Amino acid sequence: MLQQQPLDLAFQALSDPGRRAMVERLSLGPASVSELAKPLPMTLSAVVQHLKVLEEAGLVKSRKVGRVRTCSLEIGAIAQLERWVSERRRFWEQQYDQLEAYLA
Amino acid sequence: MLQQQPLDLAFQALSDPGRRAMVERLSLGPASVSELAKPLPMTLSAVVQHLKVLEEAGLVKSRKVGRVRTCSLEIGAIAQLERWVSERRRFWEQQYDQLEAYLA
DNA sequence: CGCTCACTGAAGTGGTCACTTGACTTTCCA
DNA sequence: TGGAAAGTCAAGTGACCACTTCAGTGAGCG
Repeated sequence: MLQQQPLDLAFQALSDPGRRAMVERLSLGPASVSELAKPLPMTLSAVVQHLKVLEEAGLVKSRKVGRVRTCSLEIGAIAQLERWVSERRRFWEQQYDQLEAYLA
Repeated sequence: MLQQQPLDLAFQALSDPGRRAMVERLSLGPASVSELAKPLPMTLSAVVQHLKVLEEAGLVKSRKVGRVRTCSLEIGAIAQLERWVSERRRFWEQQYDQLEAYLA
């Protein structure tokens, strides 16, 4: 409830299959923009725009050295996402267990 | 990679703070449409539309009895989401560990 | 029977999104 | 030094989204 903007941005960012593919790639290790773009059916320009979305969501960070920008995962945001999701599941299962206990 | 549509829909659905609030409410137990709508600053109509999005994403199911529709979480989709997220984190930490091992 | 409650559905509207094109900058290296 | 590589920026466009209003429908109840 507090701090919900970050989650907005993260979920939003991951709702796009292209961006999710980029995150999947980056979860295996850092990569340049062109490397990220190679498997994707879109312009480099589009990839850069997606990258910007991921960075603004805090999911990815990047540093430019020479003419190459190297991108990598920002694990904190992923962990926060994981926390929200697993919390929902936990709450749900908890009340489900209570129901079972009541029926027994 | 396989089956990515469901993830699309789920992430997309959860990118809206209103819909996330509905899921948070439902993680505490089932609720009617009006109960879901009460805390939200929008029309009942809007809430119904959000509900539809959540249902199409497989995150929520609902059943109508009499004139009341009762909604509850569909825990499978949540679990699938959790799996994707924690897998990314796992992969990342794994390669991070390899880097550390290499440096040591 | 008539009134209210709990939705349901359609239509419209302003805003946001993904993507492209094309023109540009900076870096590398032959 | 000249040109290719790697990315950057801005503008434009068609599609999609969240939300509202308004006009229903189908229980439940007094």
